[in-house]
Amino acid sequence: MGYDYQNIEKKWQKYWADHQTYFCDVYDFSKPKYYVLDMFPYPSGQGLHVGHPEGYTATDIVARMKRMKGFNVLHPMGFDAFGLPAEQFALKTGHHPKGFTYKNIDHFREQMQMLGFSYDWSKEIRTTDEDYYKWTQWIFLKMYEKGLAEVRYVPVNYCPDLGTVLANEEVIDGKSERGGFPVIRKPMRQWVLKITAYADKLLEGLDELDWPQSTLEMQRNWIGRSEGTEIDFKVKGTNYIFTVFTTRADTLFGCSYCVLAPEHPLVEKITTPEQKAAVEEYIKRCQTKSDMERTDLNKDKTGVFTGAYCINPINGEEVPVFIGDYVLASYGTGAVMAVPSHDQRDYEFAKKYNLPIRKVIEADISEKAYEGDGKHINSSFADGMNIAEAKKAITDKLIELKQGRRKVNYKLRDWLFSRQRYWGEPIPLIHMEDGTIRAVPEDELPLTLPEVDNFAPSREGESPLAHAKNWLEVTIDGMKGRRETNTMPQWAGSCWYYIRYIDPHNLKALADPKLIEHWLPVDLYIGGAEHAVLHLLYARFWHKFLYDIGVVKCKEPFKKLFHQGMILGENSEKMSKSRGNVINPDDIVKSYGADALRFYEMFMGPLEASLPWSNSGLDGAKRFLDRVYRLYSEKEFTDKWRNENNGELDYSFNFLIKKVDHDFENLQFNTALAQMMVFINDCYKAKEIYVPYLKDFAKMLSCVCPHLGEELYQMTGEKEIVDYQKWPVYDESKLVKQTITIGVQVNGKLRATIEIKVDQEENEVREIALNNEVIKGKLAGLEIKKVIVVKNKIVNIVAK
RNA sequence: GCGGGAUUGGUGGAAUUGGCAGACACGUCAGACUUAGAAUCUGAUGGGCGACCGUGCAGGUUCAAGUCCUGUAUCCCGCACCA
Repeated sequence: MGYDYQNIEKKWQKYWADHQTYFCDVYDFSKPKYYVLDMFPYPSGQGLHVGHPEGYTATDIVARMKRMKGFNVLHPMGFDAFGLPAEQFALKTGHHPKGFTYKNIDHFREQMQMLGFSYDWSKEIRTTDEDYYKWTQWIFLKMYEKGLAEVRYVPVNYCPDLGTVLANEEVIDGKSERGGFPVIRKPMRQWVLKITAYADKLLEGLDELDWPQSTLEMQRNWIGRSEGTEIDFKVKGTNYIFTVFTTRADTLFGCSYCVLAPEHPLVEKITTPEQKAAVEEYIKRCQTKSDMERTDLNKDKTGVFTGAYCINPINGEEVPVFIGDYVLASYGTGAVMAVPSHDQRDYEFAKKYNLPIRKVIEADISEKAYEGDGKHINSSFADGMNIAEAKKAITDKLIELKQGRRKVNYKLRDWLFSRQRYWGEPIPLIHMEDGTIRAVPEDELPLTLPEVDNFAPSREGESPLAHAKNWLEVTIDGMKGRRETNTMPQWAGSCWYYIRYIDPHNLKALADPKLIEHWLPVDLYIGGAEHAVLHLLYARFWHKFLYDIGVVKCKEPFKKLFHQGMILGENSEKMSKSRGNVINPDDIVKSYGADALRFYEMFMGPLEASLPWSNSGLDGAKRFLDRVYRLYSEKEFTDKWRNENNGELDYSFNFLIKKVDHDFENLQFNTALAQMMVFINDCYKAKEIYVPYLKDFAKMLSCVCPHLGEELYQMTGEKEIVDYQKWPVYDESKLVKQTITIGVQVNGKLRATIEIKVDQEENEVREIALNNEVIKGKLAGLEIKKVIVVKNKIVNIVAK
């Protein structure tokens, strides 16, 4: 018979709710603060899956421990509630996405409460609430004021038949994933946020963060800073000039042609009449390719000659100008100088179109381009230099000629911030009749979503908001205007939610500035690695902007970040309905209890690892909790309880505290829990059990299994709840052993173990080892060369 | 191609610092209790009959290597014509 988890869990959940046990008084500055945050979920119709509680339990353990350690802990939860599924539901059923979303939120909240997380629910936020997105709009307007938001015509994947813009993932072979309609790349009017203005700050900020290496690297690569040279090429016989960006200015003497991106504005101006037809045809072909196809590395490099020539500024040589889609319009200047001898891409292109290949570094280029360092040749004043020297010399020369300059480029692109969707934050701007744009005045925020009866985008790729005629048209100071109909992308709300949690009901500001200064940054942030770039980069960007306008006082929002792994199905594959390997947390809670689920998920393995679910592993977790419960309830054991300590559990108990404290702080829950099992096993074997040890064990266990923890604590005779009790501290003196067992090796192989006193003299240890019968036997007939004694660790005898 | 990470029993995983590889669980086997089963408890459990052999593979450093170095294979994740 297992313990009655159903009643115990229900009882304590009710108690916590009735007593607001986890309410955080954010104005209480008397205690040190600790802000521990989960990435809030999108409330999907399916409810929680077993992956959610993994990260949530981890933060809950830390939150509960920190409370016992005397911190004022802010541990909030909310919902990232704008999003596509609700909109698709609306399209399908004609019902408003709001009702669907809030019903899902209620379900999610119930499930989380059923799992016993110590969230302060009075701080709950939903990004779809008007008093929340009022401030999302407010931040957007501040960015607009500072010139960080602007309208641009940018190429997007547009599907005319569906009337909407598609993400790259939604385009397959130039056709829409759904319906198979053709997709074209078309420049469309879109709002962008100039995240590139923050590229350097975003890069530098990474150095001070306690984040996973891989995530830091991903962000660095995403920002993709590279230093190089811009070089101006005049187009022969015209006044046109185009600029290329290169990181290899040293190879300029080897330039045998130039390539412009098909979208480069100069293309139509410099193309000769003879080549016009070929160029136009090529451009048309490129338009029907998606970004994915264009960037497919295995694809042949293609291009077409424009008929024009340009002049290499370093030596006056005339070289042909091509267009080719291996040059990206969106990076650098959208134009490159081609040095086939020392760049593999140019090499392939040159071979294909029979262009000259001239080497400027001494190397073999008969098979492929040489991209390494070496001595420069055929390079006039740069002959004999290495890459670094030639780069400097040639760049300096270009600067002197006023035909070049040093330049830093980034892969990071500005953030396409508008969506043609209904279920998002309206962008609070008005397009006036005279062509100007006006911001919705601050006191009119929030600009709420209008009611519409049609959630479909219009055929011109305009948002469904365009259907709301009354909302759309406004008159300001006698002038007519039309509201912006695009909405913000789903990422918007999650860019600053961690600030709102601090003061979620504030009507006058994002949050009280005093509180912002006290509570930020977030001390610990846990969530999936899938957000390593997007959310975590966007949020850092907004935070840095808010820092610049004085709203926040720290430069980075999330001090320590951790990604929990994924829970796979029992067959080690990703859980999915189609694979039939989905585990539903509701079922588990019903038949094992929330505490067993929490314990099991923490015991499975390292938090960051992706591990397969195991039903028998879950059985093991439940069995352990039953075993603990028996120790606190069955007469067989309670008869052994004592209020005087006979010392037999001293070592086990103090070691447990040390281990649990260290491992909890470092998010190594699996090993902490293993040690709890060792302690309980020791208790089972003990003749007497010292009651204060049982109280402290309940405190530690309550972090992982809060319901059972409360129950056990009460069973030791305590009247108060466990949540704010003092965290146990270990007694170092109890960890010092009198004697220890160490290994004795002969020639590096373990042959025996010996008992010694702690810190026993080296000579004595050596004698004990050499006099050991087994060792004597092993040493028979050998000459001892050397005896290595490592204090309290090992003895190694080298013999021949 | 570039970047990050992984590889340890039948399984999930342990191993602060280079110092007794396999903690803790799961599974399996045996025993106890039971009419029986379930549950529970106790014990055994890397491989090999053994000498010995064992942390993906091949080398190296060291008295000593899962741990450090060099090379290499496989897998996972991210980015990917970034000039």
